[in-house]
Formats: sequence, C-alpha cells, structure tokens
Amino acid sequence: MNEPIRLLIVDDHPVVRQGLRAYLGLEADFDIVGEAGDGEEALAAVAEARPDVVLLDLKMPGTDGQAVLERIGAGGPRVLVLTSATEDTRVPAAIEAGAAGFVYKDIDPDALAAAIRTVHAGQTLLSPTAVRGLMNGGAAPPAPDLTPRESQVLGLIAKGQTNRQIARALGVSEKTVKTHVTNLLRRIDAADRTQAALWAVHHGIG
Amino acid sequence: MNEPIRLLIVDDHPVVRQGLRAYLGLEADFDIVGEAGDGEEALAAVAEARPDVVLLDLKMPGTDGQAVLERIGAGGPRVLVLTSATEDTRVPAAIEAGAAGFVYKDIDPDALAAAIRTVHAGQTLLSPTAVRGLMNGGAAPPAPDLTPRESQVLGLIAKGQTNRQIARALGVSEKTVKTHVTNLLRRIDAADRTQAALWAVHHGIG
DNA sequence: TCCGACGCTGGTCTTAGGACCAGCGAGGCA
DNA sequence: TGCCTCGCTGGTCCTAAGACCAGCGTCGGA
Repeated sequence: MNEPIRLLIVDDHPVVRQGLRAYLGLEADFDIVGEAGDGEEALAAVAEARPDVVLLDLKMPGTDGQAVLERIGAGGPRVLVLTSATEDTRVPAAIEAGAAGFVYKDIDPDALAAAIRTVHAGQTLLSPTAVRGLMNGGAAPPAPDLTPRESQVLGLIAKGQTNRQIARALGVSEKTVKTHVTNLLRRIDAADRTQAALWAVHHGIG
Repeated sequence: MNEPIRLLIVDDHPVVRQGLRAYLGLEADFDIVGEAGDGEEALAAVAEARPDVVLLDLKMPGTDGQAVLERIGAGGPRVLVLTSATEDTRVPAAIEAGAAGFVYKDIDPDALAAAIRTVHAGQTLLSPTAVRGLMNGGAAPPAPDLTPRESQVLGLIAKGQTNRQIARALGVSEKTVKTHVTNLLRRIDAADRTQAALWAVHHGIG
C-alpha cells in the first residue's frame, strides 16, 4: 500500500472542519495532518505539516482562500477548493492561482474522497459549472483589481450604506468616499451604486 | 440526571450534519435522534423521532426552513435556527413562525450546546442582530405585502435598472415608476433603491 | 530622480432619486 | 352607496449621487 495522502482541512467553520475530519478520517489512505480556520493558519500549517492535498474554502475572514492559493504557488501541495454555487465567480481566479480542483460543499462524502485522490494523482478536477465559469472568465479579466480602499467602500455599499454613512464609518470625508465610488464603479463597469451592490453580492463581497 | 435532550439536525450539507453530530454527540445530556437534509425529511423526522429541539438551517432546497417552522407550529419541538449574517433578513419571519432561537453557523461548539440547552429550557435565544431585526420587524409586518406592480418594479430594481429604464420596460411614465418605488421602499422599510435591491436579493426576488 | 499608484480632499455642476402634495378611473366588498 | 385598494399621472422641491476638474503627500520601483 502507498503512503497515505496527507490532508490539510481549511475552513473557517469548526463544524465543517469537524465534519470533514469525521468523514475523511475513515478513509484508510488519508492522513489528516492538520486543520486551519483562516488563511494565515493555513499557510503556517502548510509549512509545518507539509500536506499533499489542501481542502480549501475560498471565503474566509482575513487572509482568504485566494490569497492562500497565491502564496502556496506551483510547487506546493495540491489544492482542492470547496466552493458553492454562489462562489462560482471566484473560480477563474482560483484556477489561475493554481487550484487543482473544485468541489461543491454539499458533495457526497464518497465523491469528496474520490476527488481528493484524483487531485492527489495529479489530475485537475473541475465541476461543470467551474468549466463554464472558466469559459466566461477567459473572455474577461476574472476579477477587476480594486484597491484595498475601493474594496472596503464597495463592501459598505453592499450593506446599503450612503456615502455619508460610509464616510463616518471610515473616518474620511464624504468627498473622499465619492471619489472611491466613482473609481470603483468604473472598474467593475457599474453605472451606479445599486448595480455595484448587486455586483458585490454576486461576487461574494459583503 | 434528567432525560437527555432529543435533538434533530436539519441541514442540507452532509458535512455540516456530520460535524454537528460529532460535536453534539459528545454532550452527555444530548441524544441525537435523527438528521434530515431537507424540509420534507425534517418534518417526517419530527413526526417519527419526536425531538425536543430541532437545529434548523433556514436555507435549504425544496421545502425550506421557514416552511418547516410554519408546519411544526407552536405545539411542536423547540427550533433553534442556524443562520448566517447574510440570512438575518429572514429572522423576523422565522420568529413569527415560532423559532425559539438563532445561532450563527460559525458558533463555537460549546456555545452551541449552551444555546440548545437554553431553548430547551423554554427560553428564547436571539443574537444581537436578530434582536435588531425583531425591532424592525416588530414595527412592520415581517413580510410586506407588495402589490403585484410594486413587486414587478422591485424585481427590475434588483436587476440594477434605473427608473427611466423601468418605465420603458413597463410602458408607463417615469413618474409612475417613482410612485411605485416610493411605495415599495416604505413597505420593505428601505431608505433607497440600493437597499431595496439588496432586500430583494436576500428574499430570493430577481 | 522620476513616475505611477494610492488615499485623501476641494471645487463645480447636472440630474436621478425620492418625498410629499394632488387627482383620476376601475374594481371589489360591506 | 361609500370606502378601500390599485395603477396611473402630474406637480414641486430638495438632496444624494456621480462625473470631471484640480491638487497634495507618501510609498515603491525603475
């Protein structure tokens, strides 16, 4: 029998991590070498535990999955991304960053185990929706590059806040907020804040 | 020692169910009497296993958590709703339907066990955000009755359209659209169209 | 050193948006 | 019949929003 597949589980929900551990721990060829609840923990665990495969949730507080993918880079462990239908827009960027596969979070546990083995064997695993997202993503840049401040302002727009409210929340002038809004609208190709809010919701921001 | 608290776990994600089972199964005063992956299964399990407390995810395919709540009614088990920040808008309606408590999905497992005991003991458990939603919801009906036309206009707002665009799409004057917007904003208690669009998205409209 | 990106701020201006006043006609119900 | 709801429309008015002009200072990289 071969060496077991060393697995790292990265998800910000303890319940999900425990569930995955419970299922995957039953697989004789898997060795769960660690867990992480956010991106920084994940990177530390990758360095320390040296997994073969990382199960990675893209949407986490702080350093998120995309950042983890980018920092792991090409030479590190295979990354199997746990995603959901509302996160499909993140797929192209994640592929670009080196993700080896995508599975939906509601995947059957046996299918998940199979997916882990598939990516560990060096293949790339894409869900049909991910393929569709790739095709779309090939036509346009996957995610416009907002500055940190623009992202922050967008997040608050996506909470329904006015410019004045955002200005108060960030401790800057309303004029400054307007500037960021004007800039971010152009970047995401939205005509107004309503469209921006919708964009943000559909891109998992806010 | 008292009778154990009979628990039913309702969530469409097997991983979540397993994770909850793994945590809660360790509690000596809990007896997990079943699991369900959707609303219909949940209702069948409630009838068959007769739980004291149901852990219920509101957002499920098919018969969702709200429908489950409504069908369980007042005489049935206590329902502790598993929610997330993006689902807070569902809170007033769920309370109206009899939910005994709300916890975020990323809750610490010990806190979750405590929450279960709390609702089992007959108390109502509300997160601070849920209280805020209640206060808003207490002043207004949980699910506003929009006129057909208002719903139509809201759907188009949720697609990012301006009043002028909506007027063209519906073949009415912009003035008429403005009237509908003013009326629907008041009904859903939104300050502006951006909030209305977000409301619509979170209520599965558009 | 120069240049670009970033965040911040001011100014001017136009207009879309929304509140609130009013009214009409049609349909349904007590 | 009277009242309510609905959809439609007009008017007035104020302001939030956004475009586009400008500038400052800081930081990092070539």
